[in-house]
Amino acid sequence: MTFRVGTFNVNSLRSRLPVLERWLPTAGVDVLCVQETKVTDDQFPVAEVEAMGYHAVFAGQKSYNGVAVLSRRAPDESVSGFNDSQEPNADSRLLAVRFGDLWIFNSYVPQGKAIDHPDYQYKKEFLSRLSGLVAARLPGNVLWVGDLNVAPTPLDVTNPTNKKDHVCFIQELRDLYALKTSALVDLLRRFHDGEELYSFFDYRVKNALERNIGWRIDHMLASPALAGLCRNCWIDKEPRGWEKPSDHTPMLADFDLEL
Amino acid sequence: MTFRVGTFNVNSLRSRLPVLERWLPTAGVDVLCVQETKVTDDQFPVAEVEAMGYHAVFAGQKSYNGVAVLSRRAPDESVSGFNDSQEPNADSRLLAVRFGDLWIFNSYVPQGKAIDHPDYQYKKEFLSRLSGLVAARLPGNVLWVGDLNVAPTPLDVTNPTNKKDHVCFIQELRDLYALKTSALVDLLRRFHDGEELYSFFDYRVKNALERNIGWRIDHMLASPALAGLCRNCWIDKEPRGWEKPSDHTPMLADFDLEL
DNA sequence: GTCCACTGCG
DNA sequence: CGCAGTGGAC
Repeated sequence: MTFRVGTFNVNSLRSRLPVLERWLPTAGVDVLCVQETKVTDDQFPVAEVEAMGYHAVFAGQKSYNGVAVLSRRAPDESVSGFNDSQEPNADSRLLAVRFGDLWIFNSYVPQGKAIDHPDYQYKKEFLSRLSGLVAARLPGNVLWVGDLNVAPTPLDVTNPTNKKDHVCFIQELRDLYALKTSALVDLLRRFHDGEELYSFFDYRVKNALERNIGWRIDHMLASPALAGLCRNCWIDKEPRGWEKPSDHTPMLADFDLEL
Repeated sequence: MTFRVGTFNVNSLRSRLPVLERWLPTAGVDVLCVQETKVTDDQFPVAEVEAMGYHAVFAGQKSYNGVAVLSRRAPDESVSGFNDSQEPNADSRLLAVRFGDLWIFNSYVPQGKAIDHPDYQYKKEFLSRLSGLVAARLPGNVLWVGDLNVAPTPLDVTNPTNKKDHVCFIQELRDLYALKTSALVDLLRRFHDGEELYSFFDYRVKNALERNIGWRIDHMLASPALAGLCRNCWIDKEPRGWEKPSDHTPMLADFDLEL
């Protein structure tokens, strides 16, 4: 038995229900971490998710952000936000769930807007603070997934030379990201070294999917022992080509785990 | 062989494509007169209409109004607007098409807003001017259809006593309508005398369809000889109950005609 | 290009 | 309630 985990920035859960209803029942996913649900908790489509056979844990807000974890069985424990008495608590950008002895951190890291914008400073603080939370669970089994809004290397974005000042690629951010994730394994790269694989294709780039013009900013990062149990990790580009797609597409990983 | 004509105020053709794609292929319609397409001619969904097996003639504008005629075969002739050198030409409210010796006038009569609003005067002028155009084709076969924005009698609206000052029911307008349509036969009433049948159900009235709270403001009016060839006329309430419906629902008529 | 929110309309 | 437009975000 393998345990399959996925991450998918849906860019509005309610707008993406048709895509999810087409994809999820065939994807064989045990736990799906969803970002940018853009829905308040009282409006979360619980019935629709249950109709697909999934339990939902969610932490949302109006218009922006919002995270959820859809899972075949309910998590044993879940924590929304940083929950460390510091402000802001980032409730709608972070949701940690536990299945047995595995902690999964589902995160939507701020994009940052521009390198001279306050949001970029917040992005760096968010990454540091979140990495601390993850590190606190080591050496246990930890999986940190989500839209991290960082392309870690030049291989992770099309035309990197144009992107030197981009808030998802600037050297300072990549250095910070490398430092803060150094204890973890980038699962996609464990199985697909050197390949131009992307999880985000801008709506505004004509035929971005077919031309493979995109960004690898969604990630699945595992603690070393857990990474050793990982049997495969891949990006499923299919849903990006369907009607009314998200601009992101799902990433998945299989683990030799009984939970 | 019968020749089936329909009229349907779609309240945005692009928004209503899913409804139309569900309804039209099973409706057996030869000619469908559509109102409130709300689409400019360059944005008209020609391919989608052709995929349903219909030819399209259209006269639209941005945001408001817009008429189209969808037909299994292209009309022999079509005229957009009043085309009588008077202003305004009402391009996007009127489209006349000819099939053989039958002229069909597809019209979207102004609603009028309020009895003290200039639009109400325009509505009366529009009705008069249009009836002149129709009369000019008599004694030939003429069919005047569309959203005429007139409930001709108290039977044609729910709670008529509350509607005495309504721009679609005020006595002055009903008198004008009766006068201007006196040479024509109201096909629905030819087959359904005395019945509370409506073609428009306000979105804002909760469960309007189930409670049958509505207006009969869409009409099919035929010249006497043509009315004699009419075998049936009915309102199809089904599409009003589907997902994302128009606030109007189609009306249909069958004729013993070979065109 | 596709989301969101908001306003104006019937 | 569900169209349309506008302006902001990414």
